[in-house]
Amino acid sequence: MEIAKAYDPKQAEEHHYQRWESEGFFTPEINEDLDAKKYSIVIPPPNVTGSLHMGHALQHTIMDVLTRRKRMQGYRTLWLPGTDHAGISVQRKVVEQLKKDEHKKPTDIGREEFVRRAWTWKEQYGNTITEQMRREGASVDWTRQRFTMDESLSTAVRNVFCTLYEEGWIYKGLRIVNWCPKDKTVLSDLEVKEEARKDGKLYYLRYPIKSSPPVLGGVAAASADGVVLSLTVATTRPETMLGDTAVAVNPKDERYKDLIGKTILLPLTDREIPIVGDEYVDAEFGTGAVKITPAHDPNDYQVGERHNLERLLIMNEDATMNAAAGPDFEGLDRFVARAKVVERFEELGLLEKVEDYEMTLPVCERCKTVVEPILSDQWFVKMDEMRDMALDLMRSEAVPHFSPQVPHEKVYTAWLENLKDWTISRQLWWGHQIPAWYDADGNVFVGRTAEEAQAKSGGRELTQDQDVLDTWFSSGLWAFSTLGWSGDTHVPTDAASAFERSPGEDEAAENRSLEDKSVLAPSDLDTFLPTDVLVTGRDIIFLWVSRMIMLTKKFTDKKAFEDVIVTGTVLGKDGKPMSKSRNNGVDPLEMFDKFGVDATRIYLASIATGADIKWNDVGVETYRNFANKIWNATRFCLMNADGAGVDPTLLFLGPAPDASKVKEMGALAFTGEAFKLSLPDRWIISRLNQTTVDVNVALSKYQFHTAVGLIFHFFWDELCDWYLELVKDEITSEIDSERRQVARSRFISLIERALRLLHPFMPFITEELWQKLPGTGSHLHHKSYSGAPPTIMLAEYPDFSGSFPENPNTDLAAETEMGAVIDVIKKVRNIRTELNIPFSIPVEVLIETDIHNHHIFRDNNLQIAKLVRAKTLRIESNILAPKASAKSVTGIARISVPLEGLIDFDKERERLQSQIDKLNVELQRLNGQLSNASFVEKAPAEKAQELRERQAEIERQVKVLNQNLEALNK
RNA sequence: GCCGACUUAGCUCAGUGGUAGAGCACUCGCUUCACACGCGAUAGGCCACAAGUUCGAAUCUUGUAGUCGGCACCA
Repeated sequence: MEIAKAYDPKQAEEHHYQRWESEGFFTPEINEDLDAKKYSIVIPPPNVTGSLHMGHALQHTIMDVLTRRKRMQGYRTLWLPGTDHAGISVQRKVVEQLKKDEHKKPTDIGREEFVRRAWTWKEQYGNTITEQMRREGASVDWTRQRFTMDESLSTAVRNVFCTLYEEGWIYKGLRIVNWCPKDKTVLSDLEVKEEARKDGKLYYLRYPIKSSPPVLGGVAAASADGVVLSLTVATTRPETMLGDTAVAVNPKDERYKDLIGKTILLPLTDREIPIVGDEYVDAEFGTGAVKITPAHDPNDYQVGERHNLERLLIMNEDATMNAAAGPDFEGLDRFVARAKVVERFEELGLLEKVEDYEMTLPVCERCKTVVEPILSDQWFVKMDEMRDMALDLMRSEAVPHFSPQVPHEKVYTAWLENLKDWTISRQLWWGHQIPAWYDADGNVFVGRTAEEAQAKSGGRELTQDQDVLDTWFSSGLWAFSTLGWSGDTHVPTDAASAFERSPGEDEAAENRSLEDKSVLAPSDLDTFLPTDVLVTGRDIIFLWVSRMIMLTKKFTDKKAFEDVIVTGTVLGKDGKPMSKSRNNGVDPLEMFDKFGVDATRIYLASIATGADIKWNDVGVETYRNFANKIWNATRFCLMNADGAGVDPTLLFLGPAPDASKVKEMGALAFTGEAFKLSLPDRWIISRLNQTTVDVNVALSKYQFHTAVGLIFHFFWDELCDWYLELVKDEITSEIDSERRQVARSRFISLIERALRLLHPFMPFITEELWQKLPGTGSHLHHKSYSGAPPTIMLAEYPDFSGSFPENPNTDLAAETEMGAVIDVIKKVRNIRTELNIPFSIPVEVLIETDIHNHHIFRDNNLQIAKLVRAKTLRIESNILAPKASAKSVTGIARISVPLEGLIDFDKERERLQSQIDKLNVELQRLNGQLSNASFVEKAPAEKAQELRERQAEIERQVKVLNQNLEALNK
């Protein structure tokens, strides 16, 4: 078979995904084993407004690697996809569209029409990300795709809300909340970010005290007889003084304690406010006197509660001043009002001073507008009991287990310990409308439906709460609401029974399709919850992960997931987080086009778990090259495939399995002498098996980058650079022999198994090549998928945890001997390069080694001769080499390359000397260590012995090299 | 302010107590019949700095400096 000289990713990416999906390979139903263990992951639902970014690509790669491996291991595997309705984001898109297309505001078309248009928007644009996920090769079960506003998920939301309300875990109340004047909605604490401002100002305002003559100056200006005339307060938000209802001082503050109980004449208003004493005030800070605005500051609110102060709200929802701020200020923007307040204080001589003040301002996470703390009537979730549930889970079962554990476990726990109530209402139209209704008097009736609420009210005329729930409220249910829990339709079923089929249904099972999903659907919750692992970024551990843990536990009494893998951040090339404003983003789709999906995926997987990484095109290029390497190794197979095919028995180090087993495995049944393993065969199989073991260990510990490194090294260095070169002559031999067929088949089998090992990382190229390899087919599938059409996706993932325990995995003798062969080849190549002996000139090579080692080199003499381009190769115990020879030494051999007429003696001396120098450096260190009494005394005996052996070895080599050098000087 | 992470070859990064590794770049050589997206051979590190623990430290402890996060903030 002829295939292209270079790998073209596009070609492979075009058709396989479509087939995988339409054949149903992604669904758990593909698994024929009723007793198969399950493996499940729910995707962090991307926003419907989103398009694929590098963070998604990273997380999806990790999830796909996990899922594909488990599927190949025979697990009943579900990776569930879906999207989030993204309240504010979608709302904003629709508002913009409305404004642009029709110059209308939402209120012009009304709520119902607005929501209808939001759905239209979602239908039109919401598939962007799901299509991009197909491009990524994500093996998600599209038949179970969910959206947070699906009917059953919405039912779940209402049920959860009502239950929590009934149990007193949800309440409505007046609190100081974070208000975004641009989005005109309340935000939870987590949606508010701090922004450092260096240009802040601290204003010192002088408040006159009643019954005092006009104020003259000083922090607490006093008249001649010592009576205090005014009190100065400091503030960063002067406009809020219009809402002041008190001034507070610390009761222990000697300066002011006599003022407590007196009255302030609040400037710019006609109000009189009291001076109160409160421990909250820090006498050391500012002036020691604090203006109290209970409706616009959380701390002031507390003070207000304690002193029963009036709460005067002075702003509208867009942060303009309202009527309560007085006629001079009504309608002004808060910042305009600020300037005007300051100006008026100055006119009145009441502005004591203005200081520069560095501070941090709370801003809206999405629109960066300065958030206004404001008194508002909102819905909250009381978090104390939920927090305790999550903390118990962590303390008693150490769940979830974070990877990396440090620092996330600690940060997560600390955050829980300081958790405050969660503001869940949002003043939007797009989302889950709060299932609460009000009568004309404002009494609230919470119900799952309007009818239920009305019944509770005794049939009164009701209107539903206009607000919707925080997007994260529905996402918090994602782990179980997506698996069929809606709170009123779920009937627990026996997990096992779900997979039972009545007799006679076996045939139907043959062409199992998505249709009998109904058989499974009711029990998805029992089957797949808890999910096994959650893969996500740091930014939503609190926002999403923690809430899902709590809500899942609360409503299903199950864990949401056992493990959490926290991925790092993919930074731009400048080392800063990718963002539109910095314009340092790297589009995954561009990378797919440029280097291929597989190369991008495996590069992302090669990043250490949890570590941030600066994006680096060269890294992807490396794996693009790797793909090409694999392509060409396979191409070599296919160019020499006559009479050959995959034969698993050719990879057995030990005795072959019995005949019946051999047939079952699809072996080609080679026999006799040709079947015998050569040293390179034993070595490469041993390396493959060890790599397999190590890859599985690494993946089970979520060390994806380690697994990538292992496979990369095996494939490129060991399989291609060494083994392929060693067996090339045999494989390309002109003579058609069984020996040649076995060599070809063994190489094909090695490639085939390595492709399976690699498949979870590089699904497209591995499938493309696997399909081309002779002898691949469903018989290589894991036994759970024997009826499925052939695909590497369902081939058994290489492992040694069970199949043939009598078959040894590794051959350490072969690894040692092969190491000796490799050493010799490298030394001779080094001589060639250093002495400028071109490869085109064949040389004579003499290998001097103990008699019991002769076979190592003799058995491989042809390969060695080829790889160093030797015209003759002598292997003896004692060789007297000509003086004009270049020499080297390895662990078990002395090498001479006679170079009469070609050798440059100076260069050879230099070469020998540099080898001696290098060894001497190590020798000195070893000597130092071994002559250190305390080392010999305290270090483990094995260690000391190891060093002694190494010392002897180096001494021997140095001696030989010195002899060589002397011989040269004679 | 509190907590944390990071600092290893020119670059991007692996490496959690026992001779410092990879990829790319660099140098030298190769139209070796799978691959120049390749092959072969070199060179290149006081593992940020200091002190400590240890027979032994890139690795553990403490401190310092720099970089970057998270959380909380006094008007």
